[in-house]
Parts: sequence; C-alpha cells; structure tokens
Amino acid sequence: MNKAGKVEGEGSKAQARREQVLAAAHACFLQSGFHGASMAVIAKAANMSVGHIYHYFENKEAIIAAIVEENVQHVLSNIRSVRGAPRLYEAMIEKAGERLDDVMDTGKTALMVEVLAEASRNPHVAELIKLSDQTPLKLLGELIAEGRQARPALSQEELRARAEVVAALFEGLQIRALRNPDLPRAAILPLMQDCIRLVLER
Amino acid sequence: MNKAGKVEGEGSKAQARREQVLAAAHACFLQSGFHGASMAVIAKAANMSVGHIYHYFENKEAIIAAIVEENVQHVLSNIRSVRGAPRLYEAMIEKAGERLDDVMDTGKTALMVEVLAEASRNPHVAELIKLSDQTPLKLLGELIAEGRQARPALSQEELRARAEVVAALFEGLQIRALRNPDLPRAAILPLMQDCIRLVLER
Amino acid sequence: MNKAGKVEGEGSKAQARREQVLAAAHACFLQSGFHGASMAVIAKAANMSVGHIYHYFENKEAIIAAIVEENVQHVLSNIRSVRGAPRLYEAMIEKAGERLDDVMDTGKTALMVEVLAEASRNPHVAELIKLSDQTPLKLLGELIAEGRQARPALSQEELRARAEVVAALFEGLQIRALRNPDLPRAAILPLMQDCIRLVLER
Amino acid sequence: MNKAGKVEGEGSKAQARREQVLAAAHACFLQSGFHGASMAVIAKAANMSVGHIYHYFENKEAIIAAIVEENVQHVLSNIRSVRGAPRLYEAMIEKAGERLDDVMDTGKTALMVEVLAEASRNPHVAELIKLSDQTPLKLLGELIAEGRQARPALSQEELRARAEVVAALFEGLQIRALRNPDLPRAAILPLMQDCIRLVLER
DNA sequence: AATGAATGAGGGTTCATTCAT
DNA sequence: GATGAATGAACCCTCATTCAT
Repeated sequence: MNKAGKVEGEGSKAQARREQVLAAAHACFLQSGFHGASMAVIAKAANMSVGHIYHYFENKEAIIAAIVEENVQHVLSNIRSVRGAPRLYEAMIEKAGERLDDVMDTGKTALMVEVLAEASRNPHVAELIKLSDQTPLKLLGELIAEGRQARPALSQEELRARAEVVAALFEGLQIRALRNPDLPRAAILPLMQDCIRLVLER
Repeated sequence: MNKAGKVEGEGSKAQARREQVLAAAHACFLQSGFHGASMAVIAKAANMSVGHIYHYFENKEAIIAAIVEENVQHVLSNIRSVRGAPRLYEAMIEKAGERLDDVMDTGKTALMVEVLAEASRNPHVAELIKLSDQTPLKLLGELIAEGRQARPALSQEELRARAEVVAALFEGLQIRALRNPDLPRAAILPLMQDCIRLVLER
Repeated sequence: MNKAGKVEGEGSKAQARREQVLAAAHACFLQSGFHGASMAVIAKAANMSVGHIYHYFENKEAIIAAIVEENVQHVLSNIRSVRGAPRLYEAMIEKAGERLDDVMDTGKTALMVEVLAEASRNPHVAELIKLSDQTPLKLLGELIAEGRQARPALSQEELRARAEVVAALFEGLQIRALRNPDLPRAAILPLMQDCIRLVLER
Repeated sequence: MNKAGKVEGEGSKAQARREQVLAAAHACFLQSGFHGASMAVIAKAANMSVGHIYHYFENKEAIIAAIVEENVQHVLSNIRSVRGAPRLYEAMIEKAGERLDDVMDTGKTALMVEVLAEASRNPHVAELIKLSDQTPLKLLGELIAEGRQARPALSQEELRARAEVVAALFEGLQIRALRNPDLPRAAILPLMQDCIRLVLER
C-alpha cells in the first residue's frame, strides 16, 4: 500500500538512501543478473540491512523498475540534446558517434538485456518497458518529422517505421557489442551514419 | 558414477532421449526463461523423471549450452540458404522479408535475450556465444565480398563492419519487436532493404 | 531507559494516549488477529509512530494483555446488568435474547477466539483469562443461588456446574455463529431459554 | 497445480509419510499454534527435510486443512455411532458422556480454536471449516428428525436450530474446559443430558 | 536404463524492537 | 514526549542435485 511511494518529495536524506540502493542494485544486477543478485547481496553492497531496503522499495521488482526508469531518462536526454538544432538531421547524424560509444558500454547493455529477459516472462515488467519505450520513440518520430523541411511529409506509420529502424540500428549494435566487445567502431560509424541519413531523407 | 558426456556415438535410443529433453527444455525456457523453468517442469515436459535427465546432461547449464548451440545452427542455416544464388545481393535483400518474420517471432527472441543475459554472467556461455557468432558473421562477410563483383574489393575490417551493421539491423529489430510486438512490418521492410543495399554496395 | 508500566496515576494525556493505542489495536486485532496485525499497522491506526507505542506498552504482548482485560470487563458488565432484578430467573432468560445478539457479533467472537488461541501457548495469557473468567462465573453462580428462592439450595459444585452449562450455551453459540454466520436466531432463542430455565430450576 | 493431490491412491509408503507429517504438525500446532509453529520445526518433528514436506502438501495451509478434515471425520464417526439404535434419543443421550470426555481433551480444543482463529482472517480456511461443519450438522439434524417418532415432525429450520443448540452445548463446553480444565464433569453430565433431551423432545 | 523420494541451502519478504535525533 | 530510520533473525517456500532402489 503505502510502503514505497511515500518517499516522494521528502528530505534529501531519504532520496540519498534510495539512490544508494539503486547504485548498489545496479552494480549487483550487472554482475549477477536480476535473479542472480540476492537482496542480501544488494543490501550488503548498499551498506544497509535487508529489511531497510523495503522502506524504500516495495519489492525487488520495484528496484528493477526504478533502474529501467533511470535508463529511459538517459536515453531521453540523449535524444533531446539534438532538439532545436538548426540542421537537425546533421545534428542527429553527428550525435550518432556519441551514441555509439554509449551503446558499446557493455555494462549498460547487460542490464538492458537482463530487463528484456525479465520482461519475457513477467508481464508487469513487460508493461513497464513497453511504456517506457513509447516516449523516446515518439520523440524520435517528432524529430524526424521536424527535420523533413522541404521533403514531403510522412504518415504516422511511415514516421513510426523510420523511428523504429533508427532505434533498431542502435539497439542492434548494442547487442553486437555484447556478443563481441571489440567491434570495429571506426569502420562502423560512417556506415551507421549513412543508414540514418538514408532512413531520414528517403 | 557415470557422468554425462559419455553418451557419444551411442545407439539412437540415447540420442532420441537427449533430443526429447532438449525439445522439452526449449519449450520450457521459451515460456519461463532459463531460471524460471525448473528441472521438475522440464522433466515433466520431457516425460521423464528428474533424475534421469542427469544421465544425459551433467547439469542444467549443460542443457542451456545445448540449447544455445541449437540456436546457432538455426541462424547458420538461415544465412547459408542464400549462398550461391546468382544475383547474391538481390537474394539477400529478398530474403530480408523472410528473416524479418523470423525475427519478429517473439518466442525466439525471448530465448535469444535469455541467452545473452546468461552470457553476461556465465563465462562459459559467454565464450560459447562468442564462438558461435563468429561463423555466421564470417559467412555473412564472405557473402558480402562475393557479391561485390565489379565494385572494388574491401579490407577485412571493412567487410567485418558491414557484416556487423547488417546483423545489427536484424538483431535490433528483433529487440524492437520484443519491446512492442506490433511493429509496422510493411513500412519497415523497404527501409530495411534500402539500408542493406546501401551497406552492401557502398 | 524508562520502560512502560511507569505510566500509572499520570496526567490524563498519557492515559488518553494509551487508550488511543488500545482502540487502534482492538480494531486491528479484530481484522487481522494478534499475529496478523503488525505494530506498524497499529501505529498508523493510532496516529502515532511505531516507536512511541513502546513508551506506553512494554511490547506487543502487553497490548494483547490489555485488550484481553478489556474484554473481561465487557462480559462482567453484561452479567451485572441483571443483578438485583425482582424476578431474577425471568430477567436472565429475557436477557438471553440480548446476549444472543451480542454473541452473534462475529467480530467480538473472532477476538475471543484469538485470545483463547493465544492462551493455549502463552502461559501469561492463559493465567490472565483463567483469572478473568472466575469473576463472571462466580457472579453467575451467585445469581443462580439467589434466584432459587423456594427451591432447595445447591452445593457449591452444583452451582458451579449450572453456571458452566449456561456459559457453555452462550459460548458455544458464539462458536456456532463463527462457523456459520446465518444461524436461525429466531428458532434458537426459545430453545436456549428453555435450556436455561431447565438448568436454573432443575 | 499437481503438487499435492497426486498422492492419492498411492503406495502405503507415501501415505505413511503424509501421516508422519500430519502427526508432527498436529503436535507442533498444539504447542505453538498455527503461526507459531514454523515449517522448520514441523520438519524436524517429522524427521524430514523442510523441502520434502512440500512433496506431500502444497503449503502450510494444506496441512491445516488436512488436520481440520481429520477432526471432521472424528466428529462424524462419533455421530454415526448412534445411528440406527432402537431408542435413538436415549442412545444419543447416553453417548453424551463419551463425547464429554472427548470434548474435555484440551489438546483437541486448542487445535480447534487455532483453526477458528485462522478462519477469522483467512477466507480459504473460513470456507473450509464452514464446509466441513455442514456434514456433521446435517447428520445430526437427520438423527433428530429420525428420532421424533410419535412426536410431530419439525420444519427444516426447527431441525437446524435444534442441531445447532446441541452442537453449541458441546462446543461451548469444549471452550469452558479450555478456560478452566477442572470442570466438575460429574455434575455437568446430567445437566447436559437433560438439556439434550429437552431440545430433542420439545 | 529409470525412478522420484529426499536434501538443505538459499530465495524474497516481514516484523517486533531499538535508538539517535 | 515523539519520531521513523534501521536492524536482523525468522518466516514460508523453491530448486538443482543426489542416490537408493
């Protein structure tokens, strides 16, 4: 009921504690996966008793939810950073390099994969990641529409398809990096950029 | 004390039993994930006692490994199916449609994600998927080289990069489909094909 | 280090606080039982912090003890209400209807059962309810003796047995109502009254 | 699903194991109550590992359910034992003495109270005891109807009320014995018998 | 070859109680 | 007087694995 959720606009102390847990959980999940990391281990990593974690999070799943949310915010701010640029497409394409580095961080990817795996069998998490994906995807669609300028406008479905393919490129590369961490980044970047340009301008 | 592994060139009976287990495990893993599916459930699905499974597999991890291996073979055969086609690039691009359907099968993706998650923390599985990824990737690279025809030849790294991007497109879309199963397939396919063409012919 | 118990003849404020806790605890115990109601829930119901409850009660058991005590007083006052009536037996028998309603209140019974269950394993509570039962039972015996009037006097044991049977009728019906809340009250009342009359006048 | 329940018409070994658990649980619940007795303690008492108990019972509640059922069977056989007697009422009244001893066994009562307490907050157990009470009550009603002979027949509700009052007498005495184990049995028995006769013949 | 009874460590979670503020 | 953050042992339950048959 009012276990978690009560920690809302509270003092920074509580907020700090929460983040302490999240940081610890993040690290533990990275190393052992969602199921592999026990609450006991997380508690130890957070320098906190097991029971006390439950003051800040209703259960283990709530911790994952918070971490997913964190990740969404990160992606969102990345997308937003190109907004309002004068030559939008060029900005997006240039940004691709930065995103590429981001995406090759195996730590982050491992966590994302962990979450996706969980989603396959936990409907609650599935719903969560579906929802959390909508905002960035919509934003990406808007950016694409915005940048069309002279070119003919696109239907909603066309916009969606383009956003999906761009997203797929990055998420796909993320997976590739997980499979084999030494991707030839330098050779890949221009290919990526060409693909993005193609999808945007086509 | 007869560990598993001794079942090598044995009668087809044993082999059939093994496959019985694998089929059951596959189905169970699909539904509940590696950690979610218990040995008891797998045994029941395989019409076999729990204990008897241990005659054919040393432990649960060995089953997982076998399933991963299976998955690799599936991907390989997919790529091989375009080999030797007269107009190779066109064949690959046409094949994209089929692959797209394949890739949007959330069941298969769930398993792939499961494997990747497992790899993040189980070095044995990590090694396995790294190795298992090399063959298809190399094959893809060869196909790309083979199809260049008139165009200038590419360095190994260039080939690798192209193969990675094509792979990323498909694996990325696979992830996208997992996040949101109702992708606009019709609008996505031509975008994908253009991207592939671009990467191949560039 | 001021344990509870020191709160004796103190200001009405402290007393009010104590009762606040008891009222809350009563409500919570009714709904969830002694073990089901957590201190946290009781504290919330009492509009008080968890820790502060420990200023007024040494521990949870002390709260339970206080509630048991309360219950005893309730039963006592019920019996006293017929005392001194001119035609005592008739008064008792008439009262039976009221008592019946009282007894069919499943909320009260739930608490009584809770107390009895606790008594089976907590010697302190056992002692408490044994003592607390003596007064009403003795009172009931006196009433019976008092009402014999013309009839021959009864030995202590005879009186005790009669009181026990009357008590058993009511407590038994209480249990019956708990097992099945829709007792045929109308048909039961005259039977009860006849039984009581029989036991009293025999 | 098919955790428990599978142990049905199986070999006596499984049946014996089940009873081993029930006996242990019975003893533990008696001593510490349903919530007080941990599965670990029950397991130790049953000379069995914790996990193995779950081969025979789906969960702790299922153990209680089985014990409740056991008790019902006991009561039923008690009621049945007078069936078909030539002078039915006399037989029932004579049986009262035996039942009285039964009812004064505080061990059994403690368990019954435990179950009732649990029922107050666990709807599943509530349903269970409601159901389990119906059969004996119905049987008792039938016996009463059967024994009326010359006397005018009774409506269903009248029968029910009479059965309830008889049941209340015994269950009430059970509670009395729990509150104070040294009831004056000798003096109580004739009172009980008179009450039963009254209720039956009225 | 085949069974499934048996183990016990470890999982997530709850809760009475304490104590610094 | 009053708070609620903090503890940690104990709860029920699950599961990979072993072994007598």
